[in-house]
Amino acid sequence: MRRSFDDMKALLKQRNIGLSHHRLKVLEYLAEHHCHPTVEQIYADLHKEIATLSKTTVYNSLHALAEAGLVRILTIEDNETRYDLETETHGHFKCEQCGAIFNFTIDIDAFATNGLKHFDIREKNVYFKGVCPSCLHKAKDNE
Amino acid sequence: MRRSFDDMKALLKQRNIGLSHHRLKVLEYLAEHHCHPTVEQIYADLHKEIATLSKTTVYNSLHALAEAGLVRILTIEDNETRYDLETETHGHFKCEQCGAIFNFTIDIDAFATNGLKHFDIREKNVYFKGVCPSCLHKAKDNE
DNA sequence: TACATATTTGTAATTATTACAATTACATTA
DNA sequence: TAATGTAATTGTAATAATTACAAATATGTA
Repeated sequence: MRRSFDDMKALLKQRNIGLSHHRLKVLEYLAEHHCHPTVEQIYADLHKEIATLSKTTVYNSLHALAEAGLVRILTIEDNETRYDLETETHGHFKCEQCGAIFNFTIDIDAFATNGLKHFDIREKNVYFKGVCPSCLHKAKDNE
Repeated sequence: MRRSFDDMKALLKQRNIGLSHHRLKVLEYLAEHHCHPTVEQIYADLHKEIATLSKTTVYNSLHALAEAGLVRILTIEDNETRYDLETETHGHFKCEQCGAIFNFTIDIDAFATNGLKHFDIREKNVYFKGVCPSCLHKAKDNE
């Protein structure tokens, strides 16, 4: 369910979420940066363009967008909540060395969920941790 | 890989982790409380028994135990890291209403992980969110 | 353009976590 | 058992992320 930027705007309108300037900027930022940024990163980058942007607004915007179902809140590690556009379900892999986060495709609905028969499941998350190929190479070079 | 308390002590010794009183108490607490407690909960409960226990010690102990591979650090939501004994892989379900966390069995190794061929995967996590049966019932009663 | 409403700002408060130095307990060896 | 070196614990203070809130501003609509 990858959406165009215009589709997303229409969706926001439909859900009665205002299309304020800053809100759209945050959304646009996420659309252009698929690196799962933290609030800090989003704020730092957008602040260069929009001098009056406050961090609170970044939080507000992200929460509003998450509420509208356009943005997913990623909690992989403490002290660094990350944000991502809502797309088809995929897993996240975090490299313990360089901290980068990678997507990988995964059919989460495929696996059996014994013991959750009477639960209303609204969100599914999968995240792995380990070392990415790039860091593995570096380690090998240092031997 | 459910372990007895004695097994765990042996394991700690083997890995050169000291068996201090407080460390064991924290471990024992986790063994007896499978509710995925937060640091706050562990501290509050153990403090009743051990008046001199400090919160820092709880953090230290949990980190040492996690290092030793006996405890798993659960990050489902911000601002509430939770801890669990390391057992066979299972998923976690968090109820958005009452906040309770449930385990469910899942064969994480079963699903294909396309796109992670050259990655060194060291940890796999699955967590779902939604509403638990008990809260679903309550909602129905209020209709 | 004017109005009602929603958004943004900025500051202050809250909370979880970590850093660190001083104290205390532990295990080992004489 | 006492002495010794190492590791654990404590307590306080610092850091950092997030939230609350009231005042100022921007937004969309009539």
